[in-house]
Amino acid sequence: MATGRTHRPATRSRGIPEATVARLPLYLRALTALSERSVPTVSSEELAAAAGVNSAKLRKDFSYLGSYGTRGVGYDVEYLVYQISRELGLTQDWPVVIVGIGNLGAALAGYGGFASRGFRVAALIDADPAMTGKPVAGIPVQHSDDLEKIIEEDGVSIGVIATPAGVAQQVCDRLVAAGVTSILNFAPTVLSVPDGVDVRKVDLSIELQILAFHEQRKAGEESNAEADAAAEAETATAVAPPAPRGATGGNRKGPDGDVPAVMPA
Amino acid sequence: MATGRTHRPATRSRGIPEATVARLPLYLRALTALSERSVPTVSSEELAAAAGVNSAKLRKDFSYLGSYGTRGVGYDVEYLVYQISRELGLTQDWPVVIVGIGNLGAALAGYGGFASRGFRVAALIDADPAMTGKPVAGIPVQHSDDLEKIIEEDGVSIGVIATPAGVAQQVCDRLVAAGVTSILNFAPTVLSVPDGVDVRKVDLSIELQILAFHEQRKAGEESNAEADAAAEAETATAVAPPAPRGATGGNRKGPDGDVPAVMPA
DNA sequence: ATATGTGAAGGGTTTCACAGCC
DNA sequence: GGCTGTGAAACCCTTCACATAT
Repeated sequence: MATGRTHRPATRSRGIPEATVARLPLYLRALTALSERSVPTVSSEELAAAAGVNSAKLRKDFSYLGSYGTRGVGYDVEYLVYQISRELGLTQDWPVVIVGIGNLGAALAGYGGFASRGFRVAALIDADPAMTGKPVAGIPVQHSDDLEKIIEEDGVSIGVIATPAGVAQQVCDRLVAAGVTSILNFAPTVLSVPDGVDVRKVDLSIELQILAFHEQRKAGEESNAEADAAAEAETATAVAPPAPRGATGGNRKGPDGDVPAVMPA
Repeated sequence: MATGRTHRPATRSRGIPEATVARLPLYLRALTALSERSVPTVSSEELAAAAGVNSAKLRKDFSYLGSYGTRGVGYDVEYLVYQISRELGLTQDWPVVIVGIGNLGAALAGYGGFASRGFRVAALIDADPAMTGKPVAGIPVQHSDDLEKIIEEDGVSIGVIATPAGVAQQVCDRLVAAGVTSILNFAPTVLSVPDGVDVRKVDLSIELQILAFHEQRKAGEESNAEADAAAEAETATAVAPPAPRGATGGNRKGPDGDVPAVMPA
């Protein structure tokens, strides 16, 4: 079936749990800030606060990398920066291509956080001939006809997809065929990739929807009848709840509230 | 300490696990696509494939919402769209402000996925007076002096921060003081918020770093000496590994490889 | 016959709490 | 005394497998 796989089996990662890997960049960012302020050492407590996690988790995480701290003292900032960078593979240079230079692609091209972490924007690629040659963030846009050539010549293994959803899968297929094995997908689509290719996705609308879920919950709990009534009123302008096909009208059990009063007969 | 909390205790969510909530938008997207193609029903198997998850997980997820399927048949597409929308709170309108109208803010302002999911861009806010009044994606940018007024007048409870990292915390503080209780943060910083405020973060550089980790692992496994040697060569130009303070040189135990050959004396 | 809904098993992650070391 | 490193417990999430319903 080859449906887009985002996380690998996790046993692979030389024993470092996936959850830990996902937090290493956070620690690295906090450590880099300390390093810039010439702070020599940190305790797990301080670093955890700076990274927004709790200290027990941080210590567990670091224990997977090795014993890099000193009991009674803490962690050496510079040393940890190096160790985490190495573990993440950031001590080498990663050329990256960005495909789809719309607003988002342009924002990504100009994002400072890349260069400072070993990522180098090797090329910007867009299908629009009018864009070809135009510099974006100082880098000239290349036409997508040349995608394969660019990937191969620069030895690119990481691709960023910032195209419309409709073309994301075909862009993905071409990237993979040309040798890309890691993809960061901003298009709101599920990408199918062969085994051995990693896909991570960022979906702006999904993040907002998760926030909305919790927001709704808050409004409901405040026993704040005013806010509640307002929310209900809005509902009237929205999607009408369709009845389930062949509903007999009896045995549909919602967890408690079931379908609200807005539901028509 | 009040460090930014991203996930709430999870027991709160009327019993719906956080992991399930995070997938509901995915299901919704797949269902919406089916709905547009006028597909009346789907099986858990089909829908799971379209959403990029496995069917057992999907059925478990749906079971938290209620019994919305029909055994032997599947799920009614329209009905599920409505139920999930309602659960996520998307049947009501959520005004959103975007603060920081650079490349990224502009991309977000023009992102189609918002409007179609019940999110309405109530205002674009930027601190640069030169931006004030300029329309971005058809919406005039307002000056940040008016932030509080805008939030209060429009009853905004969700804010998106797309500013530089340096000002993100103070923008966050002002948003929260003005009544915002959910924040989507694109700035690469940990935000501190009081209890009751949700923060979700999207960090582009973090996603790439996670990919780089796995990418590095792949290169190492292929017994591909060529790629390996190239990687090592690059390392020379990168961060020099500092020794730990007070290192006695004996008892630092890396999990296996320890510090590579590049490490100086 | 077919596909959902769900207890139970299995893995992974977080938290606790303290032994071990400086 | 202070802080790391880590077994053990608790928790959450995923997967299995089958009873249950149409």
